[in-house]
Amino acid sequence: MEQVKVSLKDGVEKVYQKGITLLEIAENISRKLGKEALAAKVDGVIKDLSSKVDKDCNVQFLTFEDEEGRKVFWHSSSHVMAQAVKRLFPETKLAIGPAIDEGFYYDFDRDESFTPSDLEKIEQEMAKIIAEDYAFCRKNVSKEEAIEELNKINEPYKVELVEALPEGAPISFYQQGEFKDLCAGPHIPSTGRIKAFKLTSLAGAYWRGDEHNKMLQRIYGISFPKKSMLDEYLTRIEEAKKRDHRKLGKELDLFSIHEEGPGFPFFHPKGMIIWNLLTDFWRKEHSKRGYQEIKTPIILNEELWRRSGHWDHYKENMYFTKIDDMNYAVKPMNCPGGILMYKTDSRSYRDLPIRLGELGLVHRHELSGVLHGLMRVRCFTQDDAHIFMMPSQIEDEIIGVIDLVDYFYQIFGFEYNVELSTRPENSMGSDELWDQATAALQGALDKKGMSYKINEGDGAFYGPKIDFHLKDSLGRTWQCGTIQLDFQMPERFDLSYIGADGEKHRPVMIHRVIFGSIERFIGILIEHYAGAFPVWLAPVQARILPISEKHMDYAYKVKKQLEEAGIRVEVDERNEKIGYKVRDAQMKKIPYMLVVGDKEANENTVSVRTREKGDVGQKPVETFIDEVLTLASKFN
RNA sequence: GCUGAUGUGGCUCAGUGGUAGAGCAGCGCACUCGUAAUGCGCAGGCCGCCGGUUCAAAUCCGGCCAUCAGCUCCA
Repeated sequence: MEQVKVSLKDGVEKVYQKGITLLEIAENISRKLGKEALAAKVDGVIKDLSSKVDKDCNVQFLTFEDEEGRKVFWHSSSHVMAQAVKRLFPETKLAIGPAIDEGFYYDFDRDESFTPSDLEKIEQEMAKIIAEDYAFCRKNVSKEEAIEELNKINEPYKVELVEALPEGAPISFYQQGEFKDLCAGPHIPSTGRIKAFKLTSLAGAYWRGDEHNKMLQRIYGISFPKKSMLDEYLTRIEEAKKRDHRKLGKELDLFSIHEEGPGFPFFHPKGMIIWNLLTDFWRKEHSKRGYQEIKTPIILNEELWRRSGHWDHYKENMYFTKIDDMNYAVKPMNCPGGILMYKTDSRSYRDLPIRLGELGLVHRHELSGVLHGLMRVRCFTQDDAHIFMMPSQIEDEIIGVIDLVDYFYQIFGFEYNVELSTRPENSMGSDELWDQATAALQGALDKKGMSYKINEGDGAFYGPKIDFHLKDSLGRTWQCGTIQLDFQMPERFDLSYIGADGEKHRPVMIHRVIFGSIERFIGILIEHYAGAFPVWLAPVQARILPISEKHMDYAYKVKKQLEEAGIRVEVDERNEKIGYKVRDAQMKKIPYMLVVGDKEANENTVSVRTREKGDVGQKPVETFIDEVLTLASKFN
């Protein structure tokens, strides 16, 4: 009998008989691996465990611990769901059913819509299929066979998918029990491996993600090889929901959004404290770096927006109005205003770069379905700046902005992803200038040694951009900072500067934001800190808790002392027990609770309880003030 | 925008054709209290909006508005 050499991880080599299956190898290595292995990577290609080994190779077994293993597991789970749906609703047509980052979905086409009680039935049927423990069996077919088979079982979406495949591409079917589906695989050995699962939501999704196509019904689910893992997952989701900025914004009285103005947030006094701290910090840091601040109007003549290209490329997102029969637009961006400002004087090469910052309020018409708390709104304040410079200054300026973004984000403890977005379809200018601009951004990123993802076709209509993305509590990412390099606007507005040669030259512009939108940034901050803001940002830094009504006078005396030192403080004057007041302050996530009673009043002290550590003991008022000021002054 | 779900006091939610309910928050009174909820009482609601069915609608039907989830991840 012929033998094959199999190298495993850690360089271990084993010899087996040719034709042995991967599952047999896993079982041979250990019983545990035999039970936990879901698929295996053979010379870098992921395969079913039922595949046979007929030549020397490298094998790496994949379990639920591996991302690729989880994907296989979830993909198989989606097949189980499809099988259940076909059993219960045989008229349903199947579209696609992939694994996603967390779980899986399957898109179905059925005239009637699925209801939540249908989901329960599907779950029950899935449980049966799992208990029946069917093996996933692969069968390779030719393109013609595949189309014939799919026509026979009447799956038009699958036929469309196969027809789009290139000639000679490998095509396979997988079958478990009576259910057969077109699928590249691989799959887990059998349905019984799925020990816990839950169908999580129901949503519409266009066939092939194109809104011109039919809308299908998508069912999302998640599954695990252990029941305890599902429970952990569900508690994690619950915890994440508690951090939701929309919930915390209400509870902590930071902002509100009303039916009277969908997508137009109201900032409450406590929310404005955070806002102003952020913008104070922003102003200080920008002025240190040679930025000047300007302010441009919200409404400007429509003609300006035609000239800037917004009319042609951004009209759908703009609001328009009329003044004395003349057409005006509400600004969706600050750049044209900044450009008009640039043109108010003749500029010399000695003046460049000119860095004009603006906390500009912009309005954009977003589709109603995409509005989301402070994260996606219809009016927001950009911490914008436009840098006008000579071509030779491009790289230094871009690097300066990258450094500034990094400096800001590390202060809040954010990790971020960087993306480079290239020329979109509906854009203006020559390919040559676009290539030049894209290369400049890329060059700066490479010089900084930053890793980034390329986002084809996602640039602004006037230039490519570097985007900085931050994560929300549920792991969704939001674009915050961006740096856009623009050769188009200077051209359109005929911007110039006088060079050393005495001739007119064309400057280049950078559009950039650091926070992105103050609204979105505050939303991200709320979720990042779960509402427990660091002392310097906390809207209320300390709350004084008098033991009883007798201690009210002393409480107000301490309040005055703290206020004079610049500490944001309030007194809980309700006639309640101390435990009640502590609990309330704790839930409002106030960093310091100052308990004051007879002892403190006599000794001119406060008993300090911190949000994180609890009771930390009694100390003189002055000592407490010094400690807080030291902490809070770190950033301003 | 599209698909689905949801909309009842400041907040969280119960109420499925017959006079709108609870808990928390608020206000009042009593207690004067030492580190995560003291007790009693009071007040608070065009049941998202408009229309229809009905003797009667928070409840059933239609339209609209808003909110939530998804709509990129390609068998």
